[in-house]
Amino acid sequence: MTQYYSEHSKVWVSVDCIIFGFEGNKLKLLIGKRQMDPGRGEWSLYGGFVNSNENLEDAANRVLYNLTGLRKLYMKQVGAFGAIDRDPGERVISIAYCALINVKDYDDSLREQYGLEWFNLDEMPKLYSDHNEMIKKAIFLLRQRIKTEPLSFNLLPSLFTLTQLQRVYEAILGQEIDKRNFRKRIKTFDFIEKTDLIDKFHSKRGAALYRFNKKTYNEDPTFKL
Amino acid sequence: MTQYYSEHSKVWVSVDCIIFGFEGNKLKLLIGKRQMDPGRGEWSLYGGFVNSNENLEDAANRVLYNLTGLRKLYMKQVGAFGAIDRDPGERVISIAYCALINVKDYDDSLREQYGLEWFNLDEMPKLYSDHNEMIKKAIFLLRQRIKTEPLSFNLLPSLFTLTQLQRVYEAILGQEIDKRNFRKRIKTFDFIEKTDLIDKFHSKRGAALYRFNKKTYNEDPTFKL
DNA sequence: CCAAAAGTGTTCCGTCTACACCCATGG
DNA sequence: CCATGGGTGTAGACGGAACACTTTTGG
Repeated sequence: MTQYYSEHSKVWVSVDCIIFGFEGNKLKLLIGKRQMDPGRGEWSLYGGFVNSNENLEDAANRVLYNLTGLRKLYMKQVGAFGAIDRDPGERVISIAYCALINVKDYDDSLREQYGLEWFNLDEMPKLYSDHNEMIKKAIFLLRQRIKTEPLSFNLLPSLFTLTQLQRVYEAILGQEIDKRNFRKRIKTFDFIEKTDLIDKFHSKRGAALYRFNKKTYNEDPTFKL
Repeated sequence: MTQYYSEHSKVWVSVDCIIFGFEGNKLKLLIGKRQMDPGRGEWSLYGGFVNSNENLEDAANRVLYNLTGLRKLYMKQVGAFGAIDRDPGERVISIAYCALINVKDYDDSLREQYGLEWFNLDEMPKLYSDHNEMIKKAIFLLRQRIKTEPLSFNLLPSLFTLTQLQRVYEAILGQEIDKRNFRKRIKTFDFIEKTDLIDKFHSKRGAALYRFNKKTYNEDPTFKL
């Protein structure tokens, strides 16, 4: 039961986006150097203030769209971060959101325009404010969810090989997976469909391309890695 | 990379507390009727605004302390709720926190003073604003965490019987558990210690009382229900 | 012809599940 | 003496983990 508004002070609220990508068998994050004070020049997540006429998710989607040109990305709230002095300038509470994107869908000129870089997760520098904490929590949640939700497909092209899929799981979980056991498991899911197409780019022999059938998945949305 | 503060508008930020208790083999929530506008008279979680000089957790702890007189409760953030019109009066973003308390530790006169009631989880009325959503997410998270963290002890007295413990799990997971299998599992945890004490209150024969040894748990903090 | 990745089954072991009866006591 | 909850063990099913070789082809 909230008390009356007027007795209390308002604060700024922002969103910060933790953008995961997958390339070269590594999980990567998109970060950039802050181009404004406070914290100018420090590595940082990309964010923005929440406007008075937008929902939190809308604000996060706006920031993501500006940055990537992509809509309908997978996006999930990570949590609210509100230590008093987390922003050295003013009191700002930030809601962190995590997004998964397919690096290939992402226009690299936009990346350069915003001065962003892909960093391997295990080579992350010290970031501005509490952004490292946000990432830590995002990874924790991602590792949980990847086991019960078909998320990996968001990090891959719509057609992918089973080896690529396996590498995504390995990168997120941080451990190697047995190839035969993995494929055996995948075969039990109807919504991961083999196509007639062959990828001849990543191997000499060629590998079958698969696709994630969202409709089939929604008919029976059970998934257990 | 956040933009300059001044271009953007501030909003009110509140915390709302989802307080779980356990009694009569049921999981319960503490809610009350709003005593102020907007929403006067509607059932509601208890909350409060975040002051400019406190962290989010501090605000939640303050609200919890005022309400229960208890400190050092188990408390975890559930998430930020920020739909534009979630508060009918003004734009208020709320961070939901979930707490677990032992009903017996709770001074019932405080409950009456604040006009609060314990409601069974499965008999929850329609609550003010998005509070039902908050509860839904809190339960989802609780069900996840209860499997990997020793949380149930927060809902029980420091001395408890194995049957009580089992009932907590059953109430949270919403399914019956086999007594023998449950006890077999519990015996594998060193940090759940049998005492010499006997509870003669809940049964004629008497049941051994156990205690959760936090120190032992911290030495080897692995737990899997 | 060789390096590099794709593809494919079986066995073993440990864990989870199902299941029923005796015990102690207060009323 | 009986109703109530406390306490205990085993066998079978199932799922997860370990493990190695053949195929294809581009260079």
